[in-house]
Amino acid sequence: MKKTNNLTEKQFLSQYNIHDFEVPLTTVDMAIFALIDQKLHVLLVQRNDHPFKGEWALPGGFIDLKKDKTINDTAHRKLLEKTGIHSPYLEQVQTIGQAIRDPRAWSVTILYFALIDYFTITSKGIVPSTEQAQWLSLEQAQNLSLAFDHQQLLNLATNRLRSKTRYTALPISLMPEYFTLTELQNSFEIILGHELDKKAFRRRVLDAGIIKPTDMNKRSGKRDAQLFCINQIPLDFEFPRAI
Amino acid sequence: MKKTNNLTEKQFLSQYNIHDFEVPLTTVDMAIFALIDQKLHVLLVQRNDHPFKGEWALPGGFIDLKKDKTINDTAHRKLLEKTGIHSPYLEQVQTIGQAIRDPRAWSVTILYFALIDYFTITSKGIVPSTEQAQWLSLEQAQNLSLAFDHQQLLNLATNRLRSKTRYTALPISLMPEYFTLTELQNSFEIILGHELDKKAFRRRVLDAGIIKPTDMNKRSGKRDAQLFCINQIPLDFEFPRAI
DNA sequence: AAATATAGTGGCATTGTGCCAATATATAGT
DNA sequence: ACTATATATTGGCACAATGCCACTATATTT
Repeated sequence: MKKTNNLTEKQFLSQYNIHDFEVPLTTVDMAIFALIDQKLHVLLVQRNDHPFKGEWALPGGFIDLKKDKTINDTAHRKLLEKTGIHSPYLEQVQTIGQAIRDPRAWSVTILYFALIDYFTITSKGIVPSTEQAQWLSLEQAQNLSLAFDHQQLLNLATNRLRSKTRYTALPISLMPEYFTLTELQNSFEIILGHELDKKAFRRRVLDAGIIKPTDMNKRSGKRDAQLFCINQIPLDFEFPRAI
Repeated sequence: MKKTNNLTEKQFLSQYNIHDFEVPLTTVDMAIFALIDQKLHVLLVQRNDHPFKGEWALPGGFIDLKKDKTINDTAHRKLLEKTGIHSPYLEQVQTIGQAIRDPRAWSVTILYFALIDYFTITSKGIVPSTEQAQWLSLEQAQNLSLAFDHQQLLNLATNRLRSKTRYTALPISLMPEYFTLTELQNSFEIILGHELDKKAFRRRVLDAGIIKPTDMNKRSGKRDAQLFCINQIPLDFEFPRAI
């Protein structure tokens, strides 16, 4: 290692080489959720390369130091590649760094989760890129043996989603443009894993003013239901109490 | 870049060189908080080396790939070096990664915050390591020009602390072993920046069962106050409502 | 027209917090 | 010893958001 004392900052930077130090691998991984057939699904890919070649994994990869200005750019880029979605709900969950999580080297991964409406991407006819991408139900995914520590990452993302569903309006990001209150309640119930009271749920979301009624109805079998749409939700919106 | 197809995983790993790819610098930074003289303080260091030599910064540094098994180890190691504390409250806040945040290279930092009781470390006579470390009031720190984007990091950590103080028992980690309810309430008030109702506060913390009374009193001027101590707080404890 | 399934509402109980005043107990001064 | 005072601690009701459950409304099906 070189002596770094008594240099100007300019001199220091000109002779600085990041390969003088051992650095960890740094990646971004994503848990992309959608609701399909009344079940929570997550997008997984089959790895094209070693390590864990052929095994299922969360989509992700290295930061592209040329293309990406920030790690959020990396996450958005990955999501765009896999789903064609530009502006999903995207949130950083946690960063995991361990000596042994990747057989190649000491490795750090920044975990994100995203929520999207499945039908906006099916209507676009998304082409999976090089890797084979597939939607699996959360149940299926949790019974697979995933690459690296992705099983743990998936659990972290799922827990964050469940936890925030109790005091935020997160599941709205899984809904199409127009939806009924019953459909919205269903989404909450699927994520939480238990039923909610209809009256209490409606009061909660309507009083909060996060959705607004439209003059359209949805006819589906029995009585028509009013359609609602999103009505400006501040990013940091929280209900005063959890359910 | 080498061809990686048609290799066994063993072959792949034997020829894998992480320097084949450009990777970002990865660091861990810490906002270490304590209460001193009825004010929230944060521990800052004066940088010994370029870049930003001589400027104030959050303590932190590179992951030591030899010593550290996980990034939590890195955070604990940094904290131990600066304060001598082994088991503080420690929480990962967020990871910031940007092309331009460090003049040396594309850089990622994993931000943690820690809460400690100031008097347990003063009683140990901690020796700051190589760098000059100093406790500054949050107000002082926020009026300084900090190295890198550490001003932003400090704000992120402070916001997390304030936010979680509204619905968790976090400030208990800033208290000594025994404390009065008034002292505990003071800590909450200092962090939140406004006063709380005495009755409501006591009901809240006592009903939650997170602290327990002792048979000791504290005499300080006027009427004695009962001393309390921590009573097993689950890591994920949350009050049912925020204040 | 009646049965049925789903949409939507009424109304009270429960819980946790806000608010403010009353009571209790130590010290300090006379 | 007695009183003033400051701080600790408690009482009690109002208020807001949710839980609970039964009731009404409206479409389709028979």
